[in-house]
Amino acid sequence: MHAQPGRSVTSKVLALLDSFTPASPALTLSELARRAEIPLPTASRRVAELVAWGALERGADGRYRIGLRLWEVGSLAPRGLGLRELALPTMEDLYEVTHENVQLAVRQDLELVFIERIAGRHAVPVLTRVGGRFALHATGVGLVLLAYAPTEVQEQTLAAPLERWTELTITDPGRLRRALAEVRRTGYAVSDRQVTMDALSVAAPIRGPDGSVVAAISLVVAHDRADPVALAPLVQAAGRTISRALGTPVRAAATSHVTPLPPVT
Amino acid sequence: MHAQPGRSVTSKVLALLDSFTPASPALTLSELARRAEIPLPTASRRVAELVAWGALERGADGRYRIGLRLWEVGSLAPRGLGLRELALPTMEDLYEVTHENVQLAVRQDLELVFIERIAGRHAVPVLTRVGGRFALHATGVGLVLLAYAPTEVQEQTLAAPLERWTELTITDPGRLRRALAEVRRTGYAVSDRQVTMDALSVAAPIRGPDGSVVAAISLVVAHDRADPVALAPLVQAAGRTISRALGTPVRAAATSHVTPLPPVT
DNA sequence: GGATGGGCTTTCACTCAGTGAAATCGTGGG
DNA sequence: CCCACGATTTCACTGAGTGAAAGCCCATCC
Repeated sequence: MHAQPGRSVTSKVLALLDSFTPASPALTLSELARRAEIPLPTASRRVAELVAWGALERGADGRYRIGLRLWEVGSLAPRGLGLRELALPTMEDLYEVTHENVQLAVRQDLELVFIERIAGRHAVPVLTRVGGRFALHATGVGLVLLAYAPTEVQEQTLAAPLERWTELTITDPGRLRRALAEVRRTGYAVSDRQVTMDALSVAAPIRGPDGSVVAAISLVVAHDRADPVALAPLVQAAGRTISRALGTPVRAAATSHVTPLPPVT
Repeated sequence: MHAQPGRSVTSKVLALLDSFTPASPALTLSELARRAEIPLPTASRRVAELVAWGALERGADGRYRIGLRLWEVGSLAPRGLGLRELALPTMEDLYEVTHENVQLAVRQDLELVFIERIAGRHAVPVLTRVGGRFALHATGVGLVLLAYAPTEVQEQTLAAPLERWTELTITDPGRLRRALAEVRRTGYAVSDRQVTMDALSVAAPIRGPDGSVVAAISLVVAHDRADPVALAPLVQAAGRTISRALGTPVRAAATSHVTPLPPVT
C-alpha cells in the first residue's frame, strides 16, 4: 500500500525541510504535508522526529519553524559561514571606504545565493536577503559567477528564458554571451540598472585554492553617483584579498587579472 | 538482520549531520559512519542521498562537508538568522559607541549558542565563534540566559559539575544561585574574568512578544579598562531596543527593569 | 446543546525500502 | 607484485515505514 513506491524516507525528510522558504518560514503540519507531498500521518511522524532532534521547532501558535540545531549545523558549511568569516573583514573595509552596499554571493546550481551583505543605512536600498536566491544573469555578482561557471551551466542558463526586471535587463542570449566574455576579459562585471532602475553594481571574482572562481563580491551603488570604472579596481582588490585568505596561490589569482594594479603582495 | 532494531532511518540521517562539529567540519565516509555509529554501506547510501539534495558536499579531497543547501535552510531559523537580522543594527550601534566586542546568544538546552558577534579589531580577543556553543554558568550572556531559564534548566545546571576556566569562575552551586538571583534583581549580568583573566562581560536580556527571555546581548571588554556599572544601562537599553523589534509589549519588557533609566518609548 | 469543521494523532495490517555481511572495486604504497 | 584502506555493489531477508480509516481535540457556529 505504498502510494509512491520508490520514494525514500530520506527524500521525505528533506522534502519537509525544503518546504520552508523565506516567504513562508512557519508552517502548520498540514501545510508541510501538502508542500512535501506526503500523507499527513507520515508527515506527522517524520516531523516529530525532526522536532525531537531540534531540526524543527514548534511555536506557541502550533506552527513549525526551522530549529536552532539545524542553523548550527548549517553554520558549518564552508561555503556559508566559513566563507563569510573569511570575507567579512575585507567587506567591512570596502564598506568603510565607500559607505555603499557590499554583497557576497556564491553559485548554487543555476542560481546565486547571498552569503552576506553589508547594507549602509544611507546607501541605496537593496532587496536582497542573506540566504536568499537570485538569478545569475542580472546582478553583478551573478554575471561574475556565470562568466566563470562551467560551460554546461552557462549553456543551460542561456537556453532558458531570461527573466526581465527592468528595461535594461539583458534578456537576449547573444548579448548575455558577449557580456560574459567581457567579464572574463576585464576581470570584473558591471550590472547597470538591470535589477532596479536606481542601482548599479560592480562585482569581482573570488577564487579558491585551485584557482577556480568560488564566489563573487560586489558594490551596489546609486546609478547616478556611480563610476563603475573607478570602482572596479577597488572591488577587484577586495576579491583578491579574500582569495588570498582562502589560500589562492598568487599566480592563479593573477591569471585573469588584466587591469593594471600594483601587485598585492 | 537489523542490528539495532528501533533505530529509525531519520535518526540515522540526523546522526550523520550531527557528526560534523566546528572542530571537524570535513569528514570521510568512514569517519562519518564511525561517528554516527552506522554500518559503512548504510552510511554510504544515506550520504549519497544527502549529497544529491545538497545537504552535504563532497570536496576534491573526497571528504564530506556541510552543503550550502543546508546552510540556506538553516538561515530560515527564527532564532538564528532571523534574530540576527533584527538585532544587528542595534549591535552595530553598541559597537560604534564603545568599539568593544558585542555578542548575541540564545539558550539551547543546557548550553548557549552564539548567534552573532561583532569583534572590533582593537578590542580584546574573544574565543567565541558564531554557531559555537558554550556553558551557561560563566559568560555574561550565559548568566542572563540561565537566570531567566525555566527552573528545571537551572536545577539541572546547578546539579552538574560546573566547569572552571579561571580562578574566578563560579563553580560553587550556592554562589551561582545567588549570582542568578542578583541578575534577576538588577536586570543585567556581569561576568568578571570568569572565562579569561583579561576580559569581563556585561549582559542584558532580550525578550520575545510574550515577555519571556529569548536571547541575551553582551559587551566584552578588557577587565582593567571596564566599569560594569557604567556599561550596564547601555547594554540594557540595547536589549530593550531589540526586544521591541521582536514585538515585546512595553509593559512586559519593563517588568524586570529595575535600574532607573528614562522610558524608551 | 450538539453539530460542523479543521487540524492532528493513533490504529492496524501490509509490504517494500532499508538493511548489513560479504564480495567487489578502486587506488595508492611499499 | 601484493597489501591496506576506503568506498561501493550484490543479495536475500525483514521490520520500519506506510496510509486508509477511525479517533481525538478544540474551536466556532447555529
